[in-house]
Amino acid sequence: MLSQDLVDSLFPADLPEPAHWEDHYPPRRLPPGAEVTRFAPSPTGWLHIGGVFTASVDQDIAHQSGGVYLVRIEDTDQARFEEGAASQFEAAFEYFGIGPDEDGDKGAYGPYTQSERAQIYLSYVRELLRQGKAYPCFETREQAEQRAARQRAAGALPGYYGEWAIWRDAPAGQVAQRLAAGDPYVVRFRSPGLSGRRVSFTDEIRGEITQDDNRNDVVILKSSDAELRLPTYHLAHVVDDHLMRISLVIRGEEWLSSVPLHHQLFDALGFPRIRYAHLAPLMKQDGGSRRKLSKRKDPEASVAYYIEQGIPPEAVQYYLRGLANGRLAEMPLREALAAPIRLSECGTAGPLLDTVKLDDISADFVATLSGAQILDRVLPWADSYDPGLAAVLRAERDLALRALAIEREGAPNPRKDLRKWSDFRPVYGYFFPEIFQLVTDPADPRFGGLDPALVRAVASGFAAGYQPPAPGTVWFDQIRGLAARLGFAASQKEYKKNPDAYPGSIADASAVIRVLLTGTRRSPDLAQVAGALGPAEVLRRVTALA
RNA sequence: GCCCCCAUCGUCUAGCGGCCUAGGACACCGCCCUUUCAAGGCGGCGGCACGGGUUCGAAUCCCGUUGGGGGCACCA
Repeated sequence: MLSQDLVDSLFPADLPEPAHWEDHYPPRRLPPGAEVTRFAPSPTGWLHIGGVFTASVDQDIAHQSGGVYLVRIEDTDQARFEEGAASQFEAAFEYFGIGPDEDGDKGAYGPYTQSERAQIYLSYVRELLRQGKAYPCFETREQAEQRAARQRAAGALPGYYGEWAIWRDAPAGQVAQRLAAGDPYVVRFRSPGLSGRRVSFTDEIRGEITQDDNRNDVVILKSSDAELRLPTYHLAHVVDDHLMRISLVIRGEEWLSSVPLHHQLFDALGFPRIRYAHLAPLMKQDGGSRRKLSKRKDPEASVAYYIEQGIPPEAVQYYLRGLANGRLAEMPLREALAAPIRLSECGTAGPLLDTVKLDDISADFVATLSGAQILDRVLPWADSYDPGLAAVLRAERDLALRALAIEREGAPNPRKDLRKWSDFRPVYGYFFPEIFQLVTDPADPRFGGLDPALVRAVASGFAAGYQPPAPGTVWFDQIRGLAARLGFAASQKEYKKNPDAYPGSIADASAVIRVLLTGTRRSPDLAQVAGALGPAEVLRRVTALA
């Protein structure tokens, strides 16, 4: 064991003792049963959608129990840090309504960024060193790789343990000598784990779990040759979650096998153990098998996908909550957003993220909004992602509302033609003269191969006697009459019975007007479209044929 | 290699020993409505991974097999 003097000489003389931090971060005064949860993302670019999932569960569990939900930024890996990640986190939290109760700006348990807590970890590392529960290790990265290679070759368990842990019980003199020489070192935890021993704990989602005890002397403090000495995840997790007085750690399943190690660390530091809930990861179908959704490979893994396309956060939240608790997927959206998530009901398998299902949910949600509400959401989205559209919508607000009202306001089955705000331009763009492209070629393929002369006849005939929609009249009758005069079949059925007798059916005739007015063969009720456009614009479009 | 977790239609799931001839939602297909879409209505396709037990009775409990996922970093 190293002498206290030697250990202390490795740290700043004014480094506080653990007791200082204990006093500084007192136990929280919360009602019984209140859970304190945290979401702890790493700042490596946009948030992962799985992070929204986890954060939502964290927030829900904390709030439904009258507790606190906080966000802690885990930036102990300086190499993976990405500039701007913090503001991207904030944008994502705001978008999805998962802003923390405590974070960098508010809360008595900060700082909430690990790189700013370096001193705290050091206090505890020094303490472990003093007690001989940790030790300096001079194994270089190259040596570690060689060790791993030899372990593979020998079929041994990878890791730093037993005969492989050459610095675990190195003579104090040898350690002192290397230290004096200024050789870089890491600090490893002296694991008390015994070979063959099994340990159990209760996971709040999965129940009783039994596994091999940890025997690996993991690194807890990174190399002394870095400017800022930071801990690894394992030590930071244990120190932070204890000092922040977290009661329930909700994290990804990938941590499940680290629990024995974490428990050893809690014990070694004299902290009470914390309860855990390990969430199944969101998956992605990849060929024949499935894998974790990856920000690298899958665009839908990043929250940027949802924000940039303008997928309503309510829809995403509803979908994610349904994935967490099937019970919530059976409820109507608004009810499900207010209902509690129960950890005991969380699935353990790892669901596939289904963007088609999400689209369906989203279309259903948008269909519950009024035209004005939709416009109020499309506008801010367009300000960021389609400024041209935003300008048009601001200039033509009334037109936009008229367009959105079609088959929506007061309709028993509102149109479900918008899944996300980026759908607005392709679906509603033609209403706006600034966006609409006149159709001028009578042989345009959109007319469906109809004889150009007939196309012209439909257009001119329609324009000649055009009557705007008016109460008490059936607007479509003017197309019906015109089509009959030009020899079109009065119905699809009639046309199908005798296709050679007609140039087409009423559907083909109306398609001419539809294409001229909207540029597409798919649009809502033509009379209402014409009403929204106004007679002048209708005539401008219908008479545009060259 | 070792350890852990998981397993119901293509997908998300309900089911926690008899209410199961396995229910719902999405997707897909068909029909209806219809001037085209978007919807909506009606119907269809489609599943308990496999093998052993336990039990009067198993999707449900136990064991094994297979398959999938995760971990064994100075990444989190």
